[in-house]
Amino acid sequence: VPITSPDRLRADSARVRARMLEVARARVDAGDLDLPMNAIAKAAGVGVGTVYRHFPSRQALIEELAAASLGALTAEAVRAADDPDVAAALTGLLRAALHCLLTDPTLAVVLGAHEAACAGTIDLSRELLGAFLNLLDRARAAGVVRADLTGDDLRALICGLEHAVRVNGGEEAADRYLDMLVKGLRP
Amino acid sequence: VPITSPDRLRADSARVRARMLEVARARVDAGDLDLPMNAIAKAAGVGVGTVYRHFPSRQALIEELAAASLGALTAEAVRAADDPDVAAALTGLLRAALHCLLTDPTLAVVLGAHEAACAGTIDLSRELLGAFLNLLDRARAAGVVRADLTGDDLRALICGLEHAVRVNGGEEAADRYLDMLVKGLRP
DNA sequence: ACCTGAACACCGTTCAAGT
DNA sequence: ACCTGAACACCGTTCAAGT
Repeated sequence: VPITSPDRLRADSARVRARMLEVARARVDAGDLDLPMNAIAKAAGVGVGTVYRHFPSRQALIEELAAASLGALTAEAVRAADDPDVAAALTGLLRAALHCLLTDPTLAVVLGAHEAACAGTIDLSRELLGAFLNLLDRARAAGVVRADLTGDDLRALICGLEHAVRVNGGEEAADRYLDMLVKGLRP
Repeated sequence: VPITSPDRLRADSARVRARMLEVARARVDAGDLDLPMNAIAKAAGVGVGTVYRHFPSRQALIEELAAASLGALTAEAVRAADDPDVAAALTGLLRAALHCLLTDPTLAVVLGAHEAACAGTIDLSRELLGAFLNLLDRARAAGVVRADLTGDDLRALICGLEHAVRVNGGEEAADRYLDMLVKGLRP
């Protein structure tokens, strides 16, 4: 069963695909990350098989929903990697990442997952990690962070921080926790 | 439908209850935190209704499974609250908490949940929080931690740390992350 | 008082049949 | 090429009927 690349789709297929993503996004924004395939199908007015054709797994659907946030964060990371003020750039990037994660729960799923389902997600994740590594190298050289800190550490720690904020309840803790993380990263 | 207190049970009822907890624990230890009520019933050789009679919700079942870990951690916290060396006690307690969380996933669910289902969990949680607060007060007074740190912060942060270790993959990151957290807590 | 298990609603997933 | 939706397996939850 050949799945056409998302770029070249028949007009009606593209419309149906967009509608599925719309209803899925609406559910997520309403606070429901469950995304039952049957419910998506019914809400989008299509058969279940169509949902599966476009998104072979729920993980794939979630990654598609997270693509926008992931792209925005990646762009931010690339900017930060070129910022002359290393310390400020790192802090700012971590703050931006935390904000993205709290705003879009699907991004938390993608960043917290051990492997990706979509090719696009893999590409973006690689680019994001690359930008983080560039910044991290400079930060280590400048003595801003401990030497044993890896890119995967940053990914895990920021996911952990998001989880902490969520466990605490409100988002008012975010800035304080972020401050603690930044201090904890120091050599 | 009056649910008998767990202490006073008919012998056969107690046996059946123990068997359900056994099979549930086996699943968790095998890495499966799903715990479908029907599957538990079948594995324990009882009807589904019996599972529901003893554990009105999956959250209740999980809390019952976590009770041992939660009790052990609470005892540790009470000990730590009396330790004359405040800084060492706090670090040690955080290390112990992280270890418990990583060892028993059900504890992570309970500590990360916003409210409890069982009365016993509420009591134990209250006691745990109390011990944490005692230690925290002394730590603040000694200038060991920042003044704006609350007991709920500690709970959230340790849950976040566990999540970070899990996202990272292995447990080899636990000690390093713990070190970062402790440093981040300083004033 | 306690247990059983059929019953109903729902969700995941597949696949033959349609256009 | 794409879509449909019936079909099957499974899980959550309840409740009338049993002991």
